[in-house]
Amino acid sequence: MNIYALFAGHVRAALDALALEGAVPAGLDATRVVVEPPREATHGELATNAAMVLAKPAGMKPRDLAEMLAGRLRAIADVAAVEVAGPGFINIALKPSVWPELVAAALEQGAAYGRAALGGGAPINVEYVSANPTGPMHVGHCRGAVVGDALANLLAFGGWQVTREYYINDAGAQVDVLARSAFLRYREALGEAIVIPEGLYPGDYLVPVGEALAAAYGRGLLDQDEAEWLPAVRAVTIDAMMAMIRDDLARLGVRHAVFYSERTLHQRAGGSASVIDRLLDDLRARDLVYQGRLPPPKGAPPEDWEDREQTLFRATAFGDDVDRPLIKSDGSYTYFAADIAYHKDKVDRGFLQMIDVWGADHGGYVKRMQAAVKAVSAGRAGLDIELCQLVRLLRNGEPVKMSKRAGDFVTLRDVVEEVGRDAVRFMMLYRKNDALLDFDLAKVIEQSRDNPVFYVQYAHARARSILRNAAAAFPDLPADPAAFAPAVRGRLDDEGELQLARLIANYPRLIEQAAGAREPHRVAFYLYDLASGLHAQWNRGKELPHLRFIIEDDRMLTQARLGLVHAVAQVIASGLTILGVDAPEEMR
RNA sequence: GCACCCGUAGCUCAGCUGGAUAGAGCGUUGCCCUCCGAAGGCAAAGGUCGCACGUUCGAAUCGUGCCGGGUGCGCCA
Repeated sequence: MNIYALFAGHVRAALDALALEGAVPAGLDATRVVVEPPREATHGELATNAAMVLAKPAGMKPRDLAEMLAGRLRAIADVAAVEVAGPGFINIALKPSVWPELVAAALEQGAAYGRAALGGGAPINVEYVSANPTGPMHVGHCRGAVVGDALANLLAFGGWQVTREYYINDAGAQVDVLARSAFLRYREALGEAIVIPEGLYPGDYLVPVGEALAAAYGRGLLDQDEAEWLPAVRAVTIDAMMAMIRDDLARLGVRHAVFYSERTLHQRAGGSASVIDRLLDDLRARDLVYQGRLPPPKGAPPEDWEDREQTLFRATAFGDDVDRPLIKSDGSYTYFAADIAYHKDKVDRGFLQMIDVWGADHGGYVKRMQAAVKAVSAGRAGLDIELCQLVRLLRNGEPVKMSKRAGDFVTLRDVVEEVGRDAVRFMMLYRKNDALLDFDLAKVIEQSRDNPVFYVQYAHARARSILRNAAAAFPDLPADPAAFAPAVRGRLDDEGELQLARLIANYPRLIEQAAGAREPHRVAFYLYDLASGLHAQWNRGKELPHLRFIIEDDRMLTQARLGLVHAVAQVIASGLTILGVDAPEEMR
């Protein structure tokens, strides 16, 4: 139960009752009415804007309407006081028992606490990473991977039925280049001295692929034409690259349920039409594809611009700026054509909600993809696109230099090995994804307050430590956190404790907001606040011994406070699980 | 030229989908360890929320126009 949603219900009920009496017009639109925690603690614990939002449609003065509503709200059992303030805010102070009650409820719900029904069980498809299968993952990929993975976790916790998906770009010219590069390594494995020409992939991660090819085919491929060996070599190489990428992802704790191959969209088995062929027929039948000319881009027209007629998708009919080409000059399909077919397939599989996580350099692609989704779903499906800005890799404030020379980049694996999975994941999520991010390899392993990863994990470890110490002082304490609920209901009254209790009570609301906005970073910031609350309360106990969590001669009070500690640990663990970060029992 | 993103304290960033006196961390200054983990905490100082109009009871938040930074702009993926 979410206290804010509960009181939004109370406000609506009060409105209905007033309408029944004829004191206010019936049928007021309450959609803009919110109940939220006020910024200022002195304004009570809940505040609603109902009177200000509804004053005009009701034809009343805001403060008059507020007074009438306040009268109704005062009658609610949990309410201690209601006052009207400012332009018409209704501030509600709750009885002190309310927050401990919510903490007790959290303990009884255990790990399910915070789980929301916002998604209503609807299927949603989250596509992320989708790095080209031409080599190992590098650092540039890792933000999208972490954001996508955490977002999928968050949506699942928020009540969606999530499918995590990776789109393998295994159809373009670059995978042929990859295959040729692997073929060279194959010849190398057979004892030839090779030189890797400009334009092929020089990375030595292809050496084992060459060896595997040599083991599988012997010298059999050497006297074949490229047209003969290429498909097989390509398939083997892509499989090897994907295995490597999956391993990289596993090290980051990033998971996918579906790996979808672009190549399958192009295949024409036995001369029949491919998925993309059929898509274009369909779009042509609806007059969404036509032959036309595009104007050259203003400002910086390409040198080799030639005005020619091409096959265009009518993207402008769905909100894009220009129509977009579907067929290249060599007659093959553009990447966009395949991508439309791919997203149509998602719609056909029942996903009316889709999220793609992309790098910011693909920003120019957003409108056309959303236009395409509208076109192929007759407007029924929606596609959200989360763009992840660049990550700047630093070490002690100095940029880590990454040579552009092919084959010489910082791999994802290197970074995870250097600073650990938790640090990478948390830091990637400790920013809005559309803001630039500095990632300092030295800072993130620092064990101090200005490293938020450490700070949050430390709070969890500290909470667990308190519980271990308590078990030493009171050996017969129950192990089950839920068993602390009755004590919590009775004995929490210190302001610092209530502050922690409010934060815990806020967790379900935070989840709904973060999931609704598709913003996993809010979870990270919330956890930082919660950690801060625990550290603060712990320190208060140093100055004022009666505020310590463990009071040796007062078993009931200790149990109440340990219940709070349990709840803090539980919520931190829950939030960290969404972020994909460990909640350690102790720091080392 | 066009599209998208960003502009909040000296620095790095939050700001709860339009609420009341704009918040953290770092840095600066001053405090707190015979005490459940000082790997922490408390406090002070620091702001024309890029600029200007507009929308309304109310704008950092929404709209328009500028200014500054980034990303991209037929056939690459």
